[in-house]
Amino acid sequence: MKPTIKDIAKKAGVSIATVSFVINKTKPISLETKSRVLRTIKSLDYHPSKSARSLVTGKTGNIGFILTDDHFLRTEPFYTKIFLGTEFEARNEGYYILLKTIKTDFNNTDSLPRFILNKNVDGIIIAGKIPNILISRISTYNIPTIFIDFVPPGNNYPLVLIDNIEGGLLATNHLINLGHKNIAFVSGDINHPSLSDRLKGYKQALENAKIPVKNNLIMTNTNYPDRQNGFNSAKKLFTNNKAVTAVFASNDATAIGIMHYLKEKKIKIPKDVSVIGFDDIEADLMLDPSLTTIRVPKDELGVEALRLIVNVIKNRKSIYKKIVIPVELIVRNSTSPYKPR
Amino acid sequence: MKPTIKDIAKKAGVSIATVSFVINKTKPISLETKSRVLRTIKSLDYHPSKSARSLVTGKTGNIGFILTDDHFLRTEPFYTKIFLGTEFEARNEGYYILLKTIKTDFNNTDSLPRFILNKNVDGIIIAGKIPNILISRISTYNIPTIFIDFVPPGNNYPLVLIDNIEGGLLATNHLINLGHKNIAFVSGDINHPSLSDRLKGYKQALENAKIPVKNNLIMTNTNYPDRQNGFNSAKKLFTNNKAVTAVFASNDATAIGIMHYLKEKKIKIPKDVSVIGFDDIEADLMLDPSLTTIRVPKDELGVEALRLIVNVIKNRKSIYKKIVIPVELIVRNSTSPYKPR
DNA sequence: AAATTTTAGTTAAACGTTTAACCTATCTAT
DNA sequence: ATAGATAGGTTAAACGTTTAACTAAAATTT
Repeated sequence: MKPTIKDIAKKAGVSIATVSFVINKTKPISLETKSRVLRTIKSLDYHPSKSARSLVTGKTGNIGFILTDDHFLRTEPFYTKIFLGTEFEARNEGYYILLKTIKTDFNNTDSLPRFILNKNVDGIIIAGKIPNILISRISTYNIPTIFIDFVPPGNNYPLVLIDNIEGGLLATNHLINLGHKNIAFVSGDINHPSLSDRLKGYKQALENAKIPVKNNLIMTNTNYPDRQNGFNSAKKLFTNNKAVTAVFASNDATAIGIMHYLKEKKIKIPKDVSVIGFDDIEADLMLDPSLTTIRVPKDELGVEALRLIVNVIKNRKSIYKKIVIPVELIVRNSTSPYKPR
Repeated sequence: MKPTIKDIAKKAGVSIATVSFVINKTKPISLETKSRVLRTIKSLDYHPSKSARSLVTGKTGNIGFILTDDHFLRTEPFYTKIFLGTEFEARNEGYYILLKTIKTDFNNTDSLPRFILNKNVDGIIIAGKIPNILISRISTYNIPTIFIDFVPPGNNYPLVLIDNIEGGLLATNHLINLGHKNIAFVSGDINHPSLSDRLKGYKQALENAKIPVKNNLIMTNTNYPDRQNGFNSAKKLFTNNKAVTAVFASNDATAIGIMHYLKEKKIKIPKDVSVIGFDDIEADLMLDPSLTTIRVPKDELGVEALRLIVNVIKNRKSIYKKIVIPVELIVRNSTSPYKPR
């Protein structure tokens, strides 16, 4: 039989309350008693019953993690790594993570994640862009909620964000410093705040360097920023703009798509065209040349998110807070100094 | 305040036991009372407390899902899709899934997943190959356990498997039917039962067709079967065997690596060499030509696994069972009839 | 020295379910 | 007509914790 707190109490010769105080450190207990209790716990391999504890505290000890399935299933394990960061830190904080993917086109007739309906989570972490309708439906449940890599409309949730503007600056400055002037920006879904912030950084860097921003060098659309999208954008871009010598892709997947196009057209990277990405997905080891990019510490995003939600849960009154995770320029072999084509 | 079973009982004018019987269908209740109770439940938006229920039944309502992080993070969302199948079916069965990745080199000093130590799961699903040491350590906890896509040593667990031998037959027969004779087999980690079964199917198909099995056409190693591995194997294979006109790769990632190599060497696919994969990862839409492969219904594997573990949990006495999921040949554009090179 | 506070504990109620044991009225078989 | 079975309920105990309220002894303050 699984030992209970009673077994510990009896064997250690104290009341069950004392055992509880020792476990939870909720009341001062003499060193002697404490160590005796602790020893007994070890010797019987006792673990408190989560359900009994939940029942009386009203806390579930679970945290829900929501993201869209295309984010979860995309070739580059970007959000997957964020999730693992969260899961890792949850261990330290004693929480369990309940993962739920939702359809990208989630609508009013779809049912909410079970853990929300059944109130089986103390808090919710939402990663990446999700439909507004889902946000508003979740909000009616009054469960502490935070967002990762997405600023929901209204912006009254605690957030864990990537420093996208800074990243856009870093990437663009890198190309500028290499002597490039005709620098294109290629992005998928520009409605995503993260991607539009990267564009902001791009523009700002150009302005700082007194290089005019040309709209025909900015390729954006509203599709998912994957390889295919990058490929298609590159096609358009290079068909009309022969003078481009450097491309800043708003994420690595897009960059890889662009590189595929350039290779197909026998345009040398980085000799003819430099390419820089964003995310550092470390996924495609086959990639030649290796991709210069802006590293986003994905696991760190997840870790910080877990800490933040735990904080919000504890201090119930939703402390408004915004954590911005810094990024880093990683120079590899897809960028090189400007040479006229 | 969240309504409890008492609130329902009071409002419906019955005892709490009756409400419980209605919810769990554990005793016959008159249609009239039943519908009144059900209405009340709806009207108050009542959801039973999971912790209270767990406490009295001794069941947690959770199922643990364990896999290695390289399986979870690999570029092709193979196991990720299996996981989603499990998560989907869990909803229907009223379970929650607790996901835990472990290091591929998990050893004796690493601690077990928390949900095992705390006995916070009723059952465990293990997906893909995991270290033997982990299996034996888990087994001491006597928690119902099943495996997906992996046959653990001893083989006394219920299993959900892919029909790999049949798949190997299908793939190889497809190439044979196209007229190929010099058919290579390329695989990564041949210690993995799934991959070695695919090899078995390959050999059997050749034998059935009276084509001699040549060992120099069988490229296996013990590394992770990813693109890089496929690329390297292809290099070796084609450097020494100019006559090969068809390759059966033991998974799609390997096939993609092989295709990369062939492209680099300007060997036309499928004109010069046909390539067939295994898994149908549908990941790389950029792939040209599209890959002929053996489709593995990943979500179905996950769904069946969830059903199986629920079954094992209910009939405690570990019914030995083995579910083999059929596979399917998907003909696309990377294979074509044999022509002499 | 007396009064007060602090420390280290105990007791018992409460959390929200399930379920064994019990009850009563009605139906079925003899 | 009577016994037995069945349908449709109720009552109350139990599950394993946390925590408010209490107590007694020791330490500190006045």
